[in-house]
Amino acid sequence: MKALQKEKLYTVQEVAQMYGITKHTIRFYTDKGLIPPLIRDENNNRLFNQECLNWLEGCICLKGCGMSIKDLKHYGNLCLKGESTLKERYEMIVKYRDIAKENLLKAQKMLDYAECKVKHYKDILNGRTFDNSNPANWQKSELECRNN
Amino acid sequence: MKALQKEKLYTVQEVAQMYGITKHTIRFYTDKGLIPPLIRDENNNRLFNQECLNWLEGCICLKGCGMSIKDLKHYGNLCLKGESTLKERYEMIVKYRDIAKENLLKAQKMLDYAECKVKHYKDILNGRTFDNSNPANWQKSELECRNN
DNA sequence: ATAATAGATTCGTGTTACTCGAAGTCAAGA
DNA sequence: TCTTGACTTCGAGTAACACGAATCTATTAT
Repeated sequence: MKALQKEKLYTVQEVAQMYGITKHTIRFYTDKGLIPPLIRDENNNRLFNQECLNWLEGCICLKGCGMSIKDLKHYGNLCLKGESTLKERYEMIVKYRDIAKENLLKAQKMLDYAECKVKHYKDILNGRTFDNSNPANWQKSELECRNN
Repeated sequence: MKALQKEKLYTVQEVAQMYGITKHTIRFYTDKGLIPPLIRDENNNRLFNQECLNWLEGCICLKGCGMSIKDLKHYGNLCLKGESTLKERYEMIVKYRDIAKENLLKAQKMLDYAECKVKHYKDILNGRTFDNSNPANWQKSELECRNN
């Protein structure tokens, strides 16, 4: 049976490496109550089983969509409450889906901007010259491609 | 001549509306020295001409790539110093272009995650049922699509 | 002419989400 | 036994704003 199989437990350090976040952040999240099924060993050390990792992964993703710690906590509480909170959870997720959509568009614009600048600097460094004695041109050479 | 044309000057309020940021943020940026050509009127009010708007727009974009206020300030100083700093500026921009690239990938992943969850909730709300008396299933129903 | 309103200013505190470091505890290896 | 290393708690620091009170000024209404 499942209960008889000892499932692997992960330390804070291991979890930090697995998800590319710091130990401090993990401590911070657990202290905020974002990982309800968190386990403590006899020396009070934090231990994560697969369920804990699932919660953490959910938190990381929703946070990546722009959700605050406070809302993550609220969402977690709703999950624990079960079926009766389905609608509210759905509405939260839809909201952050929309935010994630905007974030994606913005990220694309920012990348476009940065690539435009890189190209511009390459042009300059490859010999295309400006009248650098005129400060107006420094600014111009910095920003002329910003509207692309 | 250009010097004789009175160029339009914008107040903090106008600039805030134009760029969708708060007046507080604009004050914060100007106080940090991110807009070197900032103009003050006889009552000490902040006024932006086109050059100021260019600087601000540059700041907003680079910040969107992940650049900190400190680095924005440094980059601005390099711009003011002129040609001799081209290489360093280029390297900064390349660095943040790479970060912007990662940000875009991450934003896409987060959106995928959120859309998966939305779909999942729709399934549930449309009648697909789980054994909700078992808490393990609440968690499962929350997270089962996270790896897509 | 005075008064109220609207918008600007400075300055100082509050908030979020970490981030760091000190000080202490504990198990395991030389 | 002693040291190393990884864990703990707790408290303070940081970045990038966000907010509000107090004040000043220009314009409009009475």
